[in-house]
Amino acid sequence: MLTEKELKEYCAGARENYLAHISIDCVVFGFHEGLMKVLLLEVKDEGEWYLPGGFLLKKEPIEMAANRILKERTGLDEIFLQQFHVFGDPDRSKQHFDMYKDMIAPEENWFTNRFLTIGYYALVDFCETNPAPDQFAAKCSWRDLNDLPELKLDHALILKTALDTLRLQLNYQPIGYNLMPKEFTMPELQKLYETILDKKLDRRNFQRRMLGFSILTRSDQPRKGGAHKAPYLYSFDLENYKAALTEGFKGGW
Amino acid sequence: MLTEKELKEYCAGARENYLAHISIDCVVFGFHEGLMKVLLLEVKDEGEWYLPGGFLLKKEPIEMAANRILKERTGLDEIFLQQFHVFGDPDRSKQHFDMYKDMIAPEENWFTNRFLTIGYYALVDFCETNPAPDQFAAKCSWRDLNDLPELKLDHALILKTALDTLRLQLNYQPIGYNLMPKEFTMPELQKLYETILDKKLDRRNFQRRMLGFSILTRSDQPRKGGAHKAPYLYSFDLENYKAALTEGFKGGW
DNA sequence: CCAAAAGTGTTGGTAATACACCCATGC
DNA sequence: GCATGGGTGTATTACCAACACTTTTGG
Repeated sequence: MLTEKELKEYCAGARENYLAHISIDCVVFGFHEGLMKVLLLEVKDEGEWYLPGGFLLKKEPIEMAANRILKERTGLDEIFLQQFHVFGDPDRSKQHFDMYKDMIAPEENWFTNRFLTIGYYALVDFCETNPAPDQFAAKCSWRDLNDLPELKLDHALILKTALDTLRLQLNYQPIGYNLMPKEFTMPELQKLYETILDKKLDRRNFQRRMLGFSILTRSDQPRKGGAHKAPYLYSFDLENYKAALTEGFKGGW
Repeated sequence: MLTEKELKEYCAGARENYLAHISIDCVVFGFHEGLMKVLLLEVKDEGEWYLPGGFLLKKEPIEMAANRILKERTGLDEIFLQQFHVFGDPDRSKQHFDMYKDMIAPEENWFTNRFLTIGYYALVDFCETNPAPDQFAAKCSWRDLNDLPELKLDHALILKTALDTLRLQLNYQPIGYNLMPKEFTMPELQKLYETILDKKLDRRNFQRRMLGFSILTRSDQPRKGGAHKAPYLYSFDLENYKAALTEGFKGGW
């Protein structure tokens, strides 16, 4: 939590540098040990959580802002980002940053403005991230998707919408390149799909289908060391992967 | 084109009533005589065209603003609207309303601000619309999708993105309820799909597929009067239609 | 040698494609 | 009566889902 002086400086700086009424919120998905993770920030000691977000510099492209914000929270560059919706209910930010309301006059308080927030979802490699809190949070950390805390504002809605969009996207786009390490086994990739969809899939059919997309390259070396039979290692064929991203899978009509 | 006085009043009013930096642009699709139509506005005598759009009142929900704007342009209420993307390139509105630049100081000119525009697409019944221009246009009229004039700003990009989204949407959602009259024949509906997709479809397979969705009700009365065999009339089964809208067609995974 | 993980093969059903034939009507 | 538009049927194919067997490896 900021002191009164810090808050006033922040608000003055925000008004000078940021475009009014616009914010960006990011739903960052990661995948680790068979669980879907979401990156969240926690207000110190209050058990209040919210999505990584920020504002748009006056001359900054939107996507660049999202990248900047995520770079600050995760340390990562070149994240897979997808804009999915704008949330603009006039009341959505009513109780935002209520705790600061006695420190500053409402007309000076940046946060009492109405904000439309542009929702992005991001897919990142869990192991590569270095979560770092912003100035309003005590910590930034991964939370399990099926064990989420209560979220501030409409962030629960934003998260749910992101998840729905991601699940839909699965049907006509490859995903995984951004969530998996460079090399992985087919069962590991399957676990990712099962986790996102929250549903068990058939091993053999999954493999056939995946290979049918021709976006995977099988390595010569199987993964060794584990108990049981050594699985093959795969990596994404980036060229075909990107082609599939733009063209989509099932032609439909 | 506005006079200097009108412009100054407009800008003062806009600053007072509208949320800064946000605009809304709508791609309104209609369907008539076998052709896909888009509603456009033309600046008087200049051959410059642009999409119906407007601004967001300070306390207005986004969707309500889109509805309000479309009501003004088309006379229609309860239009099918779908938010599809936010366009926010910092340079996107650089040359917007250039012709007014000598009338008003830049800092007073509402239009020299940076705007992020929220793109909506709408599907409407062509025959029900009463196109009406806004205060910056001489006329508002339907144009053929395959014979479009040059558009101002990034409106060509917005239109293309809307069309791509619509085509994608076809794969997992029913459409047509908003584009067709109450009753229609199967070949008429097929023409709609063919027009949107810009592709010929097989008569029999189209029918089988459509009926398979169980969103159509066949009327007892065939359409009479035309030459040749009288085709059946269909209407949408609203209950199933809406269920299909939310649940989607092909389950995918 | 057995349990557990992983690789591969087969089959049946469903849905999409590509066809051909019949019916009604106006000219 | 024939051209045209429209309704319906069928065979072939491709894909998806369900299922079974074999192989490898550590304990």
